[in-house]
Formats: sequence, C-alpha cells, structure tokens
Amino acid sequence: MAGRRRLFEETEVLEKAMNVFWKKGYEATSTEDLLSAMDLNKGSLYNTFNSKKDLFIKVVDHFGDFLINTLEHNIQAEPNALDGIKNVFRNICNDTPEDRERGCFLGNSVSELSNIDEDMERKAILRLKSMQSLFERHLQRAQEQGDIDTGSDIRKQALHLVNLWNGLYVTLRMYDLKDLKEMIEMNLKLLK
Amino acid sequence: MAGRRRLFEETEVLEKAMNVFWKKGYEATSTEDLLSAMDLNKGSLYNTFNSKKDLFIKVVDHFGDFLINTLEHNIQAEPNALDGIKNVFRNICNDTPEDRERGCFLGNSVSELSNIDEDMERKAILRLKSMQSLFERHLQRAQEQGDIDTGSDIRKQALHLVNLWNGLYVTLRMYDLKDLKEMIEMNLKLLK
DNA sequence: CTAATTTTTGACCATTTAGTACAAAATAAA
DNA sequence: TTTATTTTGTACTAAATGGTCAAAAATTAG
Repeated sequence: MAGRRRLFEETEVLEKAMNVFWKKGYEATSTEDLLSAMDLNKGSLYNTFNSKKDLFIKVVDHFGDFLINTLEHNIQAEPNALDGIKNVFRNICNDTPEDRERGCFLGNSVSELSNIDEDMERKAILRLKSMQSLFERHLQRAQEQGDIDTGSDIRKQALHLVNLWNGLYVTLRMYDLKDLKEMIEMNLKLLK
Repeated sequence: MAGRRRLFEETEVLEKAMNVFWKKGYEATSTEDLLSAMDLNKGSLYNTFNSKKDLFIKVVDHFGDFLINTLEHNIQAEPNALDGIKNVFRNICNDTPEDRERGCFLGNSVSELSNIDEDMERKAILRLKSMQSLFERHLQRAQEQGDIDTGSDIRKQALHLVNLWNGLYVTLRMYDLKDLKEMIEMNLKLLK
C-alpha cells in the first residue's frame, strides 16, 4: 500500500484521548483538549477518527475491552472465584484520589449522554452489560466451587454487582474510602 | 422599594431551568436553552441570576430542598419507619421512562462536574449527604420501633442507602424496571 | 523515475458560546 | 411631577467550537 506512513500509533493516541474524556466527560472536552493530549494536529485527527463522536465511540470500545480484561485477570488471579470477585470490590478502596475523582468511565458516559446521544449511550451500556455477563460467569464458577447456594439466582446477584459498581463510583467522590469499606463488605455478604 | 416589578416568579423559572439542567447536564445546556425554557430574555436572566454557574448552584439548592421534602413526606406517610424507607426505593420502579433517562440530578451533577468545577460539585455532594442524614434519622426511628437490631450500625446502613440510590439511578438507564425489582428487594434486606 | 496514494500541516470557516451594554419601560418615594 | 431605581428587551462582542480544505511531504508500486 502506497502513501505516507503514520507518525503515531492508533491505540497509543486512543488511550490519551480516553484519559481526557474520562476526566472531563464528552461535552466538556474540546477538540483542542484532544489535540494537545494526543499530540496530533487537526488533519491527522479527523483523517483517522472522522469526528469527535466517532472518536469517543472508539474510546468507549477500547476502554470496555481494557476493563473486561482487567477484571477477568484480577478475578482469575484468585483460585477461589468468590474471593476473586470480592477482591475486585475490595480493591476499589486502593484507588488513588485521582482515580476516585474520575469515577467509572462507562457509568459517567451513561449518566452524561442518556439525553444527549443515543449511539454513544448505547455503546457504554453495552460494555457495562458485558461486565454483568462476566460477573455472572464467575458467580457460576463460585457456585460450582460450592461457595454459592445451588438455588441462588445468579443473574440477580450479577445485577447487584453491576449496581454496586455503578453506585460506588459515584459515592466514592463523596466520602473517604475508609468510610466505605464496611459498607462494601456488607454488600458483598449478599453473595451467597 | 422603587423600580419596575419582575414579570416572573423566581422559583417558577428556577424550576424550568432545573428541568433543562436535569435532562441535559451542565455543559450541554446552553444559555439559549435556558432562555427559551425559562421564557426570559438575556437581560432578565443575567440581572437575576448573574451567571450560568450561579444559576446552576441555585438550581441544585432548589432541587435539594425539593428532594429532601419529598423523601421526608413519603417516609412519614408510613407509620412504620422501615416500611417508609423501603417504599422510597420500591417506588423508584414506578418512575416513567423519562424519569429513568434523566437519573438523579444530584448524582448526575457529581459525575459530570467532579473534574470540572469544585464549587458546583461540592454543592451537589452536600445535598446528597443531607439525604444520608435523612435516612439515618429514619433508620434511628426504625430502631426505636424495634424493626432494626439494637446493635446495628445505623450510619453504615444509611451509607448503603445513599450508595444504592446512586447506583440505581445509573443502572435504571440500562435495564427494564422489572429486572431490577428483585435486586432492590435483596438490597433492602440489608436493613436489619 | 513517475504516478498514485496516504498522511501531515496549519490556515481557514461558519456557528455557537457565555456574557455585556445600554436604552426604554415601569414603578415608588419625595 | 420629578427623581431615583429596577427590570426588560435586544443588539452586540470576543472567544471558542467542531470541522474543512488544499498544499506539501512521504511513501510504495510499476
């Protein structure tokens, strides 16, 4: 294929765009913000990503993959599935102040975009739902390992975890982490 | 006091502004949006409310008062405090699709503004915390009525309710209400 | 080398943004 | 009735917005 070679790596600049969108949200992020963070000029940005909206959607996809992979990895790190799941939520308490201020990129996006742009909202929802599937799958494993009752409604518990996740990433911005630890533990007791 | 009389009522236009901010968020709401929703001209708006930011803060205060009053009223409607509290969460399932799409104005604001403007974020957090106090107060009552164990950590349970609230108003945008009912019930079982 | 193709660069553009200025209208106190 | 004061209406502004364009640079296929 003829033509000049790109001077940047797509996933690299995508991640830089992600950090801006994550911190500031969609509307408050200007093209100028993106350009300077991604270290690109306008031509390159629009030639590669077409529009701010298309870029955002690509960022959501990228973030979604990253999140699922991270969760999968962290849960699998523990041979016991239930412990793995619980650790995910316990580890939220190790987030830095910066992490806490920016919350969950997907939750933020659903909140911000639900009356602004259906395409972008749907994308974020889809990714959060794949998180639910992931939790469901591992709760299943926990059930097979005998840590969850045979008759338990696994789907309901997975839904609870997604909801706990969504809540925590808002509540995190309101309180000190130490105030939340016990409340999180209380919520994890519902897994049984 | 000399001078021309206002042609509008402040709380009336404040509520119209609230509906716009609630639906679209702070950044995506333009002065033009506000002007047409409030049915004011620029002179009146800026003369009365000074700036978009100041208006937003007034709206948050107004919404906060409204929310607390509504919750107080709904909880008191039930002689049994625990039932009153539970009803608040059960009633979320009666929200219209429009209600669900716009979520909780305070939660939305915390999410959107945490890296944008500290003043506005703080205001929203303050109001959510007064919701926590409200829950705490009524959980206390439930304890006195014998529906909550004497040794229970009331504060932790109030925190749980705020977190459940925050979560639900995000999760609500992802699922049908019927999918959430049982999960909500499960969460309310933690009140004991 | 030439032609075809792609990316880079930065100037440019129409529109929208939040906010200001100021005259006209309305009112109450003196 | 005059004067002081407030609100209303609208034209205006400077800055920022997302996006376009065309020329130059870089590359490969033939």
